[in-house]
Amino acid sequence: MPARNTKQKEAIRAALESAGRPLTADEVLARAKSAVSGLGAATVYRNLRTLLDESWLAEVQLPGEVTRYELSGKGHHHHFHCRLCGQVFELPACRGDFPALAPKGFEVTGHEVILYGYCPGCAPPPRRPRA
Amino acid sequence: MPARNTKQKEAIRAALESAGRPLTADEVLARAKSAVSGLGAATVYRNLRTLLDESWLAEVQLPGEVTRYELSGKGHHHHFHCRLCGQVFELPACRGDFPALAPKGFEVTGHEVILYGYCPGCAPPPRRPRA
DNA sequence: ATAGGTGCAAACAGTTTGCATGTAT
DNA sequence: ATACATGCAAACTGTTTGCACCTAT
Repeated sequence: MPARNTKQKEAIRAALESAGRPLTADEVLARAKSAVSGLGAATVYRNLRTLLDESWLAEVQLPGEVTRYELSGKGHHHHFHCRLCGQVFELPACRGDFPALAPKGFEVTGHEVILYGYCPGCAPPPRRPRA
Repeated sequence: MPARNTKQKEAIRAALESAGRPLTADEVLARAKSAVSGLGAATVYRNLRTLLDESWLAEVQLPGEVTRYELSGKGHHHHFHCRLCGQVFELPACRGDFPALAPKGFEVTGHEVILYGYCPGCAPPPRRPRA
């Protein structure tokens, strides 16, 4: 009868639940460490893997970025990556006819969209020095 | 007076020019190695960096994938990633009102779109066993 | 001749895994 | 009691860097 309830796993779940946005493994480690001081990175990675397998988590992979993790069950959506603070946010909806973007001969089965810019906490961005 | 003309750099350029699609550093190494047998990975990475700095190349970063490199100067476009052979292809156009996808308070300055599916060489994909 | 380039190996970051110990059940 | 989980350290992948040697200019 697998799947035990350890304080480590509990802390990792809590970190992700309270974040409100996708977290990296390092961010999970940092947040969960304050609840379980001796927590090791391997334990975080193992639990993230387990939570993915349980479909409790979903991976958020952005170009050139380390993998982030968010709570699953949110339905089809995409992400916004703040160019200033680096945080990643969920976008609410997904519209658009993406299969139409592919040339003849390509069969489109899925798509990914990432928006870049400045999040509410960072906008407006620094202007170039006014003349 | 920097920037010499070595056979290594020449082979790396040729590999990318003849590929017709974005290549990984490993793919560049493999292709360029047939022209310059002793070629080392570090040399490939250093030249890729240089060619990026010269804007002769552009990075192609897809979620969860190693960086690929394509010739620059192609204008704004996106990519198609084949789920079967793993190759990456350029898509011709980019249409759509992406800024409209962001909630209030977010300032959108750019976007990325990746289509997934089966390329002409791989489509149609394997069907699930017919009943 | 000499600055810049190359190749090897060591160093890195992020992630995974082996193993002895710890602990929830 | 015992199977699963943890923590450390070693291994791994992709990439970068230090350094002695090589080569295009």
